[in-house]
Amino acid sequence: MEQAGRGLAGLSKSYDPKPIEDKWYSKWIEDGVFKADPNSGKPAFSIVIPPPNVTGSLHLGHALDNTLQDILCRTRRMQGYEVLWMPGTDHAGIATQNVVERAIREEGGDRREMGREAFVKRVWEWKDEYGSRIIGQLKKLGASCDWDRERFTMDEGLSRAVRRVFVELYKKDLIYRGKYLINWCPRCLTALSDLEVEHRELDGRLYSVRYDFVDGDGSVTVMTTRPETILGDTAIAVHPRDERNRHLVGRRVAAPITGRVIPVIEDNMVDPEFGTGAVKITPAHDPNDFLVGLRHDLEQISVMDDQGVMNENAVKYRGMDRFEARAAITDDLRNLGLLLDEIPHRHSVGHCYRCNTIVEPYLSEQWFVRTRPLADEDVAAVNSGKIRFIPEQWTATYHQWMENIRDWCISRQLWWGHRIPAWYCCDCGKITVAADEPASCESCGSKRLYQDEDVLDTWFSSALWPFSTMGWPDETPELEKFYPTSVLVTGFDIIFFWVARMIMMGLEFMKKPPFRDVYIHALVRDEHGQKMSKSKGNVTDPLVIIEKYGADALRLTLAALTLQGRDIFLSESRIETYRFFLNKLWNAARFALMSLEDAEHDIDEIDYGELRVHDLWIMARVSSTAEEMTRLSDGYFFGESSRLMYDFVWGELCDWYLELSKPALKGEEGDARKRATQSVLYSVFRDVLKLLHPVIPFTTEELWHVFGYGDTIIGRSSWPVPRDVPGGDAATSAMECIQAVTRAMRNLRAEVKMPPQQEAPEMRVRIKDSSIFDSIAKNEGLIRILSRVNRIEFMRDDAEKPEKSISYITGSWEIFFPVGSLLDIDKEIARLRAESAKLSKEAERISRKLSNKNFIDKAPAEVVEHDRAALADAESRIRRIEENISGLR
RNA sequence: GGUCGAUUAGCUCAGCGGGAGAGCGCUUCCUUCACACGGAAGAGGUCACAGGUUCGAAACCCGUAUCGCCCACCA
Repeated sequence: MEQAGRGLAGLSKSYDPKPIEDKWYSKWIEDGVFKADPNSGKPAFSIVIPPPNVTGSLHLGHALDNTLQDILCRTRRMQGYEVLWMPGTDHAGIATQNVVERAIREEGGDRREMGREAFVKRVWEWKDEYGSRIIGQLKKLGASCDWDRERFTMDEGLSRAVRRVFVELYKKDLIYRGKYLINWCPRCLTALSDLEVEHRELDGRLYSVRYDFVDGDGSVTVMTTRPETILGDTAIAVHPRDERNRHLVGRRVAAPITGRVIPVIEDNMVDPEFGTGAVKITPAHDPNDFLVGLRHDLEQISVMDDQGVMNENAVKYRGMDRFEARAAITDDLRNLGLLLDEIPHRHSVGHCYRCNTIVEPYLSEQWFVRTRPLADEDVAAVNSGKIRFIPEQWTATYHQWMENIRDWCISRQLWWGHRIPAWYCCDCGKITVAADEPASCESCGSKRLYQDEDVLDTWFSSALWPFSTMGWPDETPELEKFYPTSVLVTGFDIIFFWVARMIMMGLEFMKKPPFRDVYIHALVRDEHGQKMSKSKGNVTDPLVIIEKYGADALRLTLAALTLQGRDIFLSESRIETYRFFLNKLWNAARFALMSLEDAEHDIDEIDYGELRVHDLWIMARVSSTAEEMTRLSDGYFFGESSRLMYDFVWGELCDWYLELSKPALKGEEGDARKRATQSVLYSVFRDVLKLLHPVIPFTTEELWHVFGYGDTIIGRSSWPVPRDVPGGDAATSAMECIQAVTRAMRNLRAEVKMPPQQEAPEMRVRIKDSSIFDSIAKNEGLIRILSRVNRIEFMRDDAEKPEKSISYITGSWEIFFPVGSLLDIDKEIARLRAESAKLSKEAERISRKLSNKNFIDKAPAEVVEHDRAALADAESRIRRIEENISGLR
């Protein structure tokens, strides 16, 4: 596999990722490059992977997330850090239970018939299959995780951490159990936290219903969007300071349908401006009403069962689905003359984030985390700068949520997950909470105990991920070395679900925040900006892209499109753009390798005495590019750094340097020049490959070995540091001149439609500015190569300008392209006139500016100077163009 | 109802105080010995609208409009 020395080594004419990627990934694993040593003396850099769900396969969001993490890890390794990238997967309780249930149903089975034990066994089988599929996909992408450390949120170690945390929080009274109104999914048959409910606007109806006073004297009208909950009404409420309605307080009405006699009460929750100012109170089916019910000690009457079907409290509607019941009750109210009005009404309705069923506020016994005390610490950590969000704007989003946080319902009525470590006593009924199954009830000593049937919210275990994966609650070398982690890379969609809760748990149990930086990236959308989803059918499988374009092309595309705070619209044409870049790089390397094949000398020795302006220029440019890359990398500027390399390689290295180096490499300038140029080329490519390696590890690894830069892999080489290039600055200025002159010459050639391969016989350059005469004239050879001109004549300012030429004119120099009788004089005059007119407009604008006293007084001196120079340049150009025009006539 | 973001070339987006940039697409020319997945040269924009600050605004501030995201106990 190792290439001995340099050579084309069968480098294909176009870039083909297929033979490269698997080969190098295996080699990296074999060499143990990704292994993290907690006993290392190097500074630590650590990241925990946001564990993908074991529900299915990776999507482009994962590809982005992991590409960015990989770029950071690979860069830091080259910069001398001991890097731990902790990999693993999440059991994803409700999501995984749902997909496995569906699979079982498709086979004609049923979870309940199977029983809990058999079902859980089946989910583990699923986890083994899909978990390893996901890991395989991450490897295809090139992720440099320390795979020996792979963890799963339900493996033994992490389960132990979960139980420990539960017990400790319970002992601190930060976990409690109680009967509350929670969000219930009637399809998944489980409680959900507030976050797991997605609110969506729906078109509903707002019904006005009449409630008659039991004393027969009048009525009160209330509005509702959910007439079926009338069956659970236990009060009518008005605002205490509502003049219109306060006389009603204390009277009693008969609820429609049920005839239940209920009081009119007063409560601040009521908005006196809405409708009639009176509201029906259903404590068992509405979160607000629930709180009102607690304040007024109202009866809580559930009218539905756990599947959203009307129960025994629903009298004649019993057995109807909740929406069926709504229609039936509306009809009945209408027939009874109690339905006074009915208007269309758009309102927001909660849906289950996993199955999209409309959730039901439902009264049940659940476990909760008391979040307020934990949240206060979190906010303090972010405010004090211990945790930094990047981009910063997410700090505000985070705060807003933390400040309004409510208790977190953590119990789920599922089978797949961490069973709640709480046991109930058959004798005294008390609860024993313990990390391991208790032998007896801690209250009465009874041995007759049974464990809580419920499992924990999946996010409870992922909240512990940064330290549970490192061996907590044991004190391990990993925790010592790598906690807190350096940065968390994730999408904004799980800031609340995951990031906030990790901060809570990290601060509570480790006394340190779990990460220093939180880099929040955008969402990957399709080319039209649509969110990718299975139902829209616009999901792109990263593996399909990798198969077609290669992992490096996908990685580079994602990185280049990652600009802070913007969603990524991904399309194949964009991937092609970066795939073309890889081909360009590949061919540039091919060219370099061809040119190095006969290099016999010590190629690492650069003979500075033999270097020309373009050699010094490219070396200086590599150095400043390396410096810039370090800065961009430190600041998480993924898009900017990828584009910087793209522009440097294509726009400078390939477009200019490789072209300029050709004569020397062909030996046209002598052996010493050839050797020096070979050395420069060799040195430049080494740094370019290193700088690109974090983004395109496979391609750079392959080329690294073909170039023969060392026996070890590129990931073990060191990150380029800026180098002082003697004469580099002067060379850079000279090159700017050369580039400008060259562009002008090409322009003139195109003007007369001279084919690019046809060598122009002669160009004349009249240089007005004597300070640049040398840097241009001295480099005649370079300009000739780039412009494909046989002969260039340089003239001082006082020289006669040539006849019958078309011209390109700047303030400092003029280029004449003699075309003799071929010249269409009228056309050339028209062109120059247009040019002159454009310049006049420009000159007029600047001169207006310069005649503004305020501008001269207040603008910085260099700006004024810049404009003066610009005006002088424009005026000089106009003058020369006019001279030219009169000369042509 | 509240927050945040967006509005710049046909498309996707950079630029965030000193007279507008990239990629793709488009036009013209070119298979030259690294690359046609390429090269060279072009065309194309009152920087959403209306005010303000400033010597100077695409950029900063205040509105307006449109789009998008998130949050919310909208009966």
